[in-house]
Amino acid sequence: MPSENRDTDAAETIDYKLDEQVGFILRRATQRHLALFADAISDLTPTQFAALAKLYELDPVSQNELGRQTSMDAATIKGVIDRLRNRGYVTTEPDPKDLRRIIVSPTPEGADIFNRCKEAAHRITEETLAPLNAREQALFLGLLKKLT
Amino acid sequence: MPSENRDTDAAETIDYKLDEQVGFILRRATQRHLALFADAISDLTPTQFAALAKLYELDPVSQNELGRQTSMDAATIKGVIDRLRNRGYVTTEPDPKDLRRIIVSPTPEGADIFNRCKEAAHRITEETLAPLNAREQALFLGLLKKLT
DNA sequence: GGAAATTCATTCGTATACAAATAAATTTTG
DNA sequence: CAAAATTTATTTGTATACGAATGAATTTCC
Repeated sequence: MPSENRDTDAAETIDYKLDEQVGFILRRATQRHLALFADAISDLTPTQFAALAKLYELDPVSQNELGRQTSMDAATIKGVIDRLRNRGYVTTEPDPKDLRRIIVSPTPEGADIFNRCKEAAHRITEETLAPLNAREQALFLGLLKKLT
Repeated sequence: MPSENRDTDAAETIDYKLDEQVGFILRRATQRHLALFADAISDLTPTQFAALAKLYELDPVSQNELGRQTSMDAATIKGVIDRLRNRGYVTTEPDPKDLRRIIVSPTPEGADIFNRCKEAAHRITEETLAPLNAREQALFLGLLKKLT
């Protein structure tokens, strides 16, 4: 069958529907979540809140380690910590045991804002998942975790 | 029962596990996908590829409309189109019917690179979803779409 | 012990991403 | 028709995000 492909340029025949690609849909779902976050919490960005949240789980912790635990590379976590420090939510001090390291600690102001945003953060999670019922939410989170 | 809550600060008693929050897991899944993309396609960013892909679905289209169809705001799509134009993958011209608009069109070079990357892009989608079996992939995509 | 490798933090450059303000052009409306 | 509202694109400013290069400190290894 010589006519199984009428087009001489094979590449042209490959279809690509952007709206069906997981990467594109992931980006859109993330955008919706970030919009819900910004609507509910204006004092902190999602990234700053994540850093604060992890800081309370790990305190004390070095800057790079906090970055690893929040999936931010060294350059990114540096900027996040700089901004949190400029606003008085964390302090930094050199680690006397390892002079390469910087120890990050929350301030009372950081504790305040984190605790005041915590409930809203849980509501944001609920709103993000609201289009799914309870069974679907559990299913979705399970599958999503497998993709990390 | 005065001791139903031993802690005087209610906010402190609310637990927040970052690793269980859908926003955080979404970010990590997106990071993994972007890393797979960068490993497979070095000539275009995911966003640039998405703009090119949508451009072929919509051609001709205005810059802002292309942005809407790819979920990029006006400022973002402008930068993406600027970079694609600087590299010779698209051209822009004013719309004679509406002088506010800029019509974006692919060049032959844009068609070349898009077609050359298309197969790799499909493989990236497969790799991203590889931790799930076929049934889970369909399930996941269905649920994810509901969250956009 | 000392060279080599690694880790930590910083800096630079590039690329999204979005809010807000603006100017120009078009559409809507009274 | 003309004022008001909307749309398009641009610009500015802020905030991730990451690759790559760097220097200082520490650990590994022979």
